[in-house]
Amino acid sequence: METVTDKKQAIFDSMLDLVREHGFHGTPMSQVAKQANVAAGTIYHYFESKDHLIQSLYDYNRGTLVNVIQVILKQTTEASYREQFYTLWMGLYEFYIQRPSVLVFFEQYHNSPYSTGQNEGYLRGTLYDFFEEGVRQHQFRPIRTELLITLTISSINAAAKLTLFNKVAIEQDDLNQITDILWRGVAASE
Amino acid sequence: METVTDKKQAIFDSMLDLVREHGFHGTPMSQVAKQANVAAGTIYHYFESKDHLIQSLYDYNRGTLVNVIQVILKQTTEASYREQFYTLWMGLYEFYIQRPSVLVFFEQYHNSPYSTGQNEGYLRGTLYDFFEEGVRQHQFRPIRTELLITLTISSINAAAKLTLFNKVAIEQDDLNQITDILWRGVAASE
Amino acid sequence: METVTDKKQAIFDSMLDLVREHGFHGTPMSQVAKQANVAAGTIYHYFESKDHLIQSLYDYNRGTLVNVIQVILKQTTEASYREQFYTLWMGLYEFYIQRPSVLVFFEQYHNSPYSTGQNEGYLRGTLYDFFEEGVRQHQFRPIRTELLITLTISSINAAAKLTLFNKVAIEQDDLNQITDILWRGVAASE
Amino acid sequence: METVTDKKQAIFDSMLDLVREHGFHGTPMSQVAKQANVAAGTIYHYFESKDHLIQSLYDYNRGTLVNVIQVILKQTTEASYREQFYTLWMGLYEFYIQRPSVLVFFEQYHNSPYSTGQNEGYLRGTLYDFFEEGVRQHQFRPIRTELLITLTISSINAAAKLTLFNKVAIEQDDLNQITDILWRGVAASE
DNA sequence: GATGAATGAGCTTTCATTCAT
DNA sequence: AATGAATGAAAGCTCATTCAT
Repeated sequence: METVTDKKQAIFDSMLDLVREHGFHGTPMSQVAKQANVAAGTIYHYFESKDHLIQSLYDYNRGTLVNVIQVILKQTTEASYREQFYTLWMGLYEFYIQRPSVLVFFEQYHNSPYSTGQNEGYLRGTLYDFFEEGVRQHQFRPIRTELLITLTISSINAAAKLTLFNKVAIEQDDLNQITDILWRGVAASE
Repeated sequence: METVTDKKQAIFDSMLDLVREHGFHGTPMSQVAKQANVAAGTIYHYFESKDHLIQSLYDYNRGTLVNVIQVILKQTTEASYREQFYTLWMGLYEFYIQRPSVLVFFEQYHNSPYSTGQNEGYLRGTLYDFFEEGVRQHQFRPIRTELLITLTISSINAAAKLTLFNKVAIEQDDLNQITDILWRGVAASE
Repeated sequence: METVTDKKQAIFDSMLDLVREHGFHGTPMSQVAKQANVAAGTIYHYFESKDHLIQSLYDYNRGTLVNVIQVILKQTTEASYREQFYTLWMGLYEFYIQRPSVLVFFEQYHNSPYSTGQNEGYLRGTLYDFFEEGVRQHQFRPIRTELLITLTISSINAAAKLTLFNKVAIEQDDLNQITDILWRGVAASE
Repeated sequence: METVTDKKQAIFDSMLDLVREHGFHGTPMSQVAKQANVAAGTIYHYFESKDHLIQSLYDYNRGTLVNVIQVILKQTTEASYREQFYTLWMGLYEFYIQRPSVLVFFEQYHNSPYSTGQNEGYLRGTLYDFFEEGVRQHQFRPIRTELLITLTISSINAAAKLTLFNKVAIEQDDLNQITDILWRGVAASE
């Protein structure tokens, strides 16, 4: 079982890495195999097809991300909404900064025919309660929950991409500015 | 020359349409040719390769979008910054709503190895002056121009995708809420 | 159109020849292409898939065979039933002797999962009237038409295989013996 | 040894069953193993290769069939040649009707490159004496023994296939008609 | 003996691109 | 300029076979 997990992980890692550089279709299974140090056929013991591998890899990483969110929300139950929002935003941002391949993979997946029209909705389930409750408690202005989620997620992704892939150097101050902008925009005025 | 332009346009239209449904790599040149009512070989009179076709199509549509921005900015020179910002946001949003294929194409392009690390920066040149001038005039809070641009663009794209591809029904009220959030976030408090 | 027909024919010939020697699954498309002097991809301009190629090849040769039968029946309308039966049997036998590859191909096809349970029935339509009319005219004993057809066809195939593939040398006398056996068996006694 | 025999038999059964439905090449060893409830590697303890397995399976079933023939011939030594011929024909027909998988397997084997040009000859040794003796005793007309065997075997196979795989309903009467036809054809006239 | 994960050669098929017409 | 048949490299995938356990 150790071995199985190891191979599967190696295949995941290889795929993620290669997709980052060459995209889904620029990444042949033969290369995935080579970089994972397994035979081409071996991949098909663990995944039905290339599509299934991509889908599995997506599910796996989305799971990790969802987990990060839940941990953050649990750890900050006592904090103010301002604090929770800020920690959440920065936590997700950090998640991507640590895992540029995952960010690229997600973006590519969400904008490909693989993704069945869910897009940013992939985190909706996890974030819905947080924002809805915040609105009910008059911490956030009365804005549709979907919009709050979408704006939050898209700003995180955009900031992470800016940091990772553009020549623009992003400092902690810049991140604070962004969260500040969002908070001013969504917070209920006292 | 008329004919040339017509064929080129037909190829553009065909490619754009097919990419929307099947993605770059799910769209063979033979299909592009068929839907454009030209022979496969004809495409290669107008474009060096598939990659060049994609690049040309991208440049073409980015040009259109840049043009839209410039027109809006010119038409609203007299208006308040609040008004200009709102009109700009809504204009770009409308641009995508009218052209879902372009939105899909852009997103796919920006998140593929075709795009050489520019991402949302593709509109930077056009929007830079507007935001920078706004900051100088104390209409916007002193925020880095890059961040203002990124937040604006990413919110527009996210809203358009939400409208077009998710089951969520977006009303004018929702759009107003979004621009309102952003404006509150970035506007200099009086 | 000449060219098209030529290529298609070359592919047919190549496939037929190779199947004779190596069977359906011992015949890779790459070899079919090589022996037909075309590129591998070219085959797929003419046939959707290997399966479709095999099906087309079958239909084509069955058509030829059906044609042979119809010509024989037409040419012998004036002859006695004994004569017709003899000429038919010998004509089909000759057909296979001249085309061993077709015989092998047919037998392989009929006994493979390609064939949808029709087997010898592939000539039923063409021979039905002949035998049925013969029974009605009391030339044949009152035997079910299906049985007459099946016995006739299977004896022809068996004789042809014996001639072509076994060490046994088959002379014209032997063939006369076989048709004689069958005729005695099925002819109405006077 | 019990166990070995059991596994070998399970592999035989599995192969026979799967070949019936999917043919030699549509039957991967992994499936044979699964349906036989053994590991893939286990098959290779009992058989050198897939080809050897097929060959063994063929030999095994041919042995069974030869045995059936010998039993019938022994049990009918006292009966008339008419009776013996009829019992033999019907016995073999029944053999296949009870074992459709064996019929399919035989037909596929005989018409594949596995079979080294023996075809219907696989029963020649067993039937040769019966027919030769019959000719010498003037029970059969003076026909080459090979032809008698071939006609007999091919008619049995054709009838069995007609019964098993075509929509035609075959009754005992039809079988009697077939044997009657053959007997009339081959029997020495009194 | 038995297992089944792992292998990798070899298959079918696709598709960007070319070029004779 | 325009065609589209032809190309062939390269892709995804299968499966007979092996071998460490």
